[in-house]
Order: sequence, then structure tokens, then C-alpha cells
Amino acid sequence: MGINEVKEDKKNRLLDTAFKLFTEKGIKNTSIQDIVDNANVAKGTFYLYFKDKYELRDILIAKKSHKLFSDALTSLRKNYISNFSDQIIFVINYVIDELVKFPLLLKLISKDLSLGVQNSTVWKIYEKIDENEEGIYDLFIKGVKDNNIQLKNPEVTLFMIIELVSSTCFSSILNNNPLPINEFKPYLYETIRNMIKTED
Amino acid sequence: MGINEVKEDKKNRLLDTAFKLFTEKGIKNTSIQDIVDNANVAKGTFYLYFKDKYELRDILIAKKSHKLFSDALTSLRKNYISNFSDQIIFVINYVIDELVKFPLLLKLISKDLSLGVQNSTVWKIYEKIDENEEGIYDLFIKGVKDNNIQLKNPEVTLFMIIELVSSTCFSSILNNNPLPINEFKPYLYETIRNMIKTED
Amino acid sequence: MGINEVKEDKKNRLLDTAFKLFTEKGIKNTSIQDIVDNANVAKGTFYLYFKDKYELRDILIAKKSHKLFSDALTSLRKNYISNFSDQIIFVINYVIDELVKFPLLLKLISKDLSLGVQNSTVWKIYEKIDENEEGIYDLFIKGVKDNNIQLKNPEVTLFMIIELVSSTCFSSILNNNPLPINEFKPYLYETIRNMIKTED
Amino acid sequence: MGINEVKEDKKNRLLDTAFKLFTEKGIKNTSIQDIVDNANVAKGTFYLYFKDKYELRDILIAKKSHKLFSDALTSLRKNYISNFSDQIIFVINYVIDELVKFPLLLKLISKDLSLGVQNSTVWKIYEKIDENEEGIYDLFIKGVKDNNIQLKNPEVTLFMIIELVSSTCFSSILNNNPLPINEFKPYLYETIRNMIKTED
DNA sequence: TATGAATGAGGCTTCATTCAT
DNA sequence: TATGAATGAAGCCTCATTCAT
Repeated sequence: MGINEVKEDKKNRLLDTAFKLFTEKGIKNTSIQDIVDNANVAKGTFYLYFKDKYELRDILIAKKSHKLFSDALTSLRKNYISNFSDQIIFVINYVIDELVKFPLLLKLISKDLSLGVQNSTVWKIYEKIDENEEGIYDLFIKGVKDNNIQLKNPEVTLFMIIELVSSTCFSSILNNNPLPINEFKPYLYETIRNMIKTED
Repeated sequence: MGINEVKEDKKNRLLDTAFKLFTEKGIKNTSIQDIVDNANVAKGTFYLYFKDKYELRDILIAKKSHKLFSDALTSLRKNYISNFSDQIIFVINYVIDELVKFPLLLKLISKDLSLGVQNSTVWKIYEKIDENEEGIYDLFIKGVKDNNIQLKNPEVTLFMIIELVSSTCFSSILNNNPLPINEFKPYLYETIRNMIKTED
Repeated sequence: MGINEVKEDKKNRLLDTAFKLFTEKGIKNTSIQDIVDNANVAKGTFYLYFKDKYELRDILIAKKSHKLFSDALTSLRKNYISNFSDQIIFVINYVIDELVKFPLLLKLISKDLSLGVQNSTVWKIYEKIDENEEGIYDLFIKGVKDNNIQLKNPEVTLFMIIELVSSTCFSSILNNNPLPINEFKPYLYETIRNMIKTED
Repeated sequence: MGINEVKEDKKNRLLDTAFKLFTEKGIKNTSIQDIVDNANVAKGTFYLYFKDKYELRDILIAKKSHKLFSDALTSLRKNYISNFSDQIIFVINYVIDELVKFPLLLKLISKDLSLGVQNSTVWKIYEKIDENEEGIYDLFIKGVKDNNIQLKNPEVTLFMIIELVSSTCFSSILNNNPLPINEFKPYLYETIRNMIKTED
């Protein structure tokens, strides 16, 4: 194994271990000592790669979230859905289903949200990680235009949709409140469809 | 000053000081030492009244939030608004305006949200503090019924409204993102009106 | 109830409660707060009767131990045992049997021992509480003389007997080490008999 | 100085300082802060080596006690004492003389006794530290057998001897009660000789 | 006598970060 | 790069004792 692989190896071991511990015990209850112990790495090594626990956490969320959206859009492309509303719902539904499968990821993201309102618009931020890919933002803006949907400010509408989805789904998935996610979905999707429906 | 006033005095000084420090520096960065120093009270006295920092925080949020909603509904009653949608918007607008005036309260509440998704539906919870008053929940359910609004599940709709308002307003008020609150309001209110509009 | 009875009542409630808590949780883990709470007495009242926790403990041990020996000697008198060795063994056996029945008392006394070597000769000290009664010391000295037992220093022999009994019985009763008390007794009593046997 | 020496140095400085303070002021009155201050070591360093004050104390007692017995037996071997009773008395006398020279060690050990009756048979326990050396237990059992001494249970006899010696000597050495140690010794040794005398 | 709120010293422990190797 | 011993600030909490009522 070359020296670079060893390097990557340590960094990745730290990332993987941290993800595991963060989702298991929460960030606040995970010490750097915990992380390095579980990663079989010396304490000092941690600081070679990350400024502190929170930088590591941010990187982790960015990576995981980006993958989530990237996968959602890849899947969308494979499904040849033509109707705009259906596309948006498809993406949202894909993401929700993933979060249902990996609630620990949801918890991690939700814990991040807790840090401050700054990061509240998580989803929008994350898709910017890779500037080359078309993200949900581009998909939405283009779709509104192409479908001649009458929205005074599409960006604001997207913002409201994302905030609505994320804040309600935390509650629904993690606490079944006010309804389990599968029962909640119809209400949510109907509301979203109303927010972006074409004027007939 | 009687003994009870003295007692209340210390407890209130702790509450007031803590509110000041929590909103200024955040809860995590406020130590119990900070609080007692600023309140001119001995450290042990803190533990006479509160189990820990977080119990104090919870009391603070409950008190402040309850007052906010109570004031909103009192004001509503004084304004003789007959239309249901207008009533709902009035209450929401009142709360938003208060939070704009006291963004520190918004920050405190938002920090609470951080604790866990459990408390996410803050607003609904808080109005339950006083079981005698009619809260926004009762107002909404009764209004839907009286106005013959066709909602499959009014409770779920209220949940979505509250989550939408709270999550978007944090961002708008504190970060002017995606728009300053006054520019954002029309979009938000239109969306809400659509969610509860009567079928004509 | 007269004022003196109320006084006694509080003091006794403190003593009783403290004994209960000391034996249950140990002295170190029993706070004055614990004691006054359980005795339904105000904290300040404690200091009206006792200098501190340890004074209370000393009083408690003295009272309980004195009763123990007093009972043993009373019982001895009722049994008309004429042989000196038998008398000594009777008393020791009586005390051991009581401690077996109330190991919590044994624990309390043993915890006291822990405080320092000063109190090591517990048993001798305690019988001095009431100067009027004949104690085991008097019984022993008189018995040695009357039975013409050849001991260079009877006081030292009594001291050794008491230390031997107390230190081995703690271990035997509380930990069955090196043997359970009933199996250990024969060895112990034989050793003691040898220490005070008459020269034939 | 190599890294291991430095490490050992800190640990040993903590041990030495703690021994000094424990014996001077008692364990309860010695805070960890005291120890680290006197050892010129940071507070956190303490927790690198010891779980708490009591773990340090246990290590200290084990070390010191083991050395004491080890020295006693080494000295015995150099003195070519053939008679069994004389051997036992020699060892006991050696230990007593050492404790007379270093009463602080006696105090420390006596404080340990306080921890609970579990450790009551201190001496027997300690010699087990090094499984390779022959300890006083082995010496005793072997001696009883070789000398054809009629004891129903030699282990119980040894237990009684050790408890008798330790509990009486604390009192005699530290408080001259009931007699100064040198005056007490003859009585003690005679009693012990009687406990293990060969049947003629 | 009796109360119990208030005190604040005292002690414990964790952990992010540094730095010599 | 990598290590991990050492640091010491930072925070938490308990509790004996006092004192005004």
C-alpha cells in the first residue's frame, strides 16, 4: 500500500468511525478520544486532518447529503418522468425513502440543524458541492420555466417546499408525529403539488 | 420585602440573567458560573431552584412562548376579525412580528429545537400550558368546522402550517434568507391561505 | 405533649433516622440533608443537638453497643453459670449472636473502626458509659482473681481477647471468611479458653 | 532520560507525593489537587495513571506491604532459625519493628482497613502479590506439617494470629494502649506460641 | 427552639489541544 | 506524517454550616 493510501486510509477511518459514533451517540457525546480510539489512530493524527470535531461533522454531512441527492437525481433520470410535478415529488419521495431506511443519517442532519439556523436550508446548500452536476435547484427553476408555471418567485417557492419537507419529515419519520411517514406522505405531496400547480 | 419575595427575587434574577446570557452567547457557551456571577447569587443557590442549565432553559422557553401565543390570541379577540383565514394569518403575523422585535427569543427557541426533533412542534405544545384558555389548536379546528373547509385531516394541515412558518421564519428573520421577512411574508401567507381555502 | 418531649422527639428522630441511614448507606454516603429530610426536621435543628455527623455517629455507637453488652450481662446473670471460662464465652457468644442477627450494627461499628485506630478498643470503651453497672471488665478482673487464674496482666489478656474476637468476627460474620461464623466459633472459643485457663 | 523513564517519573512522583500526603494528613483530607500540586504535575496527568484517589492508595498499600513481608522473609532466611515457633515470631517481630520505625505506614494500612471488612485480612492478601515467592502462608502451613503440630485447621489459626497481631499492634504502637509495644510484645508472643505449640 | 434559604469552599472529572519525539 | 503523554482550563455538583426570621 503506498503512502497516500495509508494517509487516505487514516482520514477515511476517522470519517467512518466518526459517522458511526455521531449517529450512535450524538456529536456532543462523542469525544475526539472516542473517535481516534475506534479508528485505531493516534490522537494527534486527528488534528492532521480536521480542525475539530465540527469540521469533521460538516464534511460528513456534506458528503452524505450530496450522495443522497445525487442518487435521487440519477434515479430520476432513469425513470423518464416527464411531468414536472411528478419529477419534484419523485425526488422528494426518493430522499424521504432513503432517510426512512437510514434514520441515523436523518438524526445526524437534524443534529446539525440544531447548531444554528444558518444551516437550515441544508438541502440547497449541499447540492452546490459539485458545481458540474445539475442539482435540484436547477431542475426546479428550469422546470418552472419550461412548464410555464406561474410563480412570482420560484426560488422562494422551492425554499418553502424544502423547509416544509425537511421540518415535517423529521417529526414524522423519527416520531411518527403527527402521523407515520407513509400516512403523512399523501397530505404532504398534495400540499406541494398545490404549491407548484400549473394554472389551467 | 417578605421572604417569598426574596426567594422569588433570586429565582427570577437567575431566570432573567440566564435569558440574557443564553440569548447573547448561546446556551452551550453559558456556564452556570456565568449565570450566578451575573445574578449576584451563590453557585449553590442555582441548584436550589434548577436541576441544571437545561431545566432552566426549558422553563424559560415555556414561559416566553406561552406569553407570545397568549398575547397573540388576546390581540385577535380585540380585533373582531370574522374571516377564518384572516384570523389564522393574524395570529401568525402577530407572532412573527413579535419575533422580529425580539429575535433573541427566536434564537433561544431555535436553540431548543436543536435539542431534538421531539420538540419540533413547539408552538402546539406551548399553548397547552394553560388548559383553560382556548389555544391556536382549538381556534383552528373549530374554524375549519364552522367554515365548512374541506380538509381531510385538519390537524395535519395545522402541523404543516406551523412547521412551514417556524422553519422558514427562522431563516428569513435571522438571515434574510431567501428574503427579508417583510418581503417573504406575502409568499408565505399566500401559501397558507391556499392550504386552508374554502371550496367555492 | 410537653416541650421537653417535643425536644426529645426531634433528637430521637434524628438518632433513629441516622442509624437507619448509616447502616443502609454508610456514614460517608449519608448527608445531613438526608438525615433531616427523613426525620422531618429542619436542617438547622440538627446543629441544635449535634456538632456534626460524626458526633451523632459516636453517640449512636455508644448507645447501641452499651445496650448490647448490658443485655449480654443481664442474660448471663439469669443463667447462673458458675465456671469463669464459661461465663466469658457466654458473654462473647451472646454478643456474636446479636451481631449475627443485626449485621447492620456490626457494619456501623466496623465503619467506625475505620475512622482511626483510636477507637479500636471499642468494647472496653463502651462499657464505661454507665459507671454504676458492673461491666465485662469488672467481671473479667474479678473472675481472674476469684478463680486463681495465673495471668501476669489480666487487663492485657482481656484486651487481646476483645481485639481477637472483634477483628475475626467482622470477617467471619460479614464475609464468611475464613469460615462462616458457626464453623469458626469452636476455633475461636478454644483459643480463648486456652488464654484464660487455670493451671491444673 | 528515555521516554519511559519520564513516564515512570511522573507516575512515581504521584505515588511518592501521595504516600507523603496520605500519611501526613490522611486520605480523606488529601485532595487530588494537593497531590498534583506537590508532585508538580498537571491535574489531568493524575487521571492518566489512576482512576481515582483510592486506586492510588490501593497500589501504594500493596507495594509497601509487599515489600515489608518480602523483607521479613528475606531476613528470616539469613538467620537460619530452625524452630518453627521461633520462625513465626521472628517474622511477626520483624514486621512489628518495621511498623514501629514507620508508623505512618501503619496508619496508611489502618486507614485501608477502614474501607471495609473485605480487606481485613490484609497481610495474607498482600503476600500473594508475587506468586513465585514463598509467603508467610506457605511458611506456616509447611511448618505445621513438618513439625507435626496438632491443629485442626492451620489456616484458621494463622487467620487468628494475623488478626490478633494487627488489631492489637495498631493500638499498642500508635496509642501505647494497653501498653507500649515493647511491653506488650511478651504477652502477645506468649499467646501466639500457645496457639501453635507442639503437643509434648 | 426551630427553620430552611443561602452560601461558597471544595472536590471531581473531562477533553480539546499542544508538542517533543 | 504520526504519535500519545501532558496539559490545565472549564465545567459540574455536593454539602456542611451559617444566620435572619
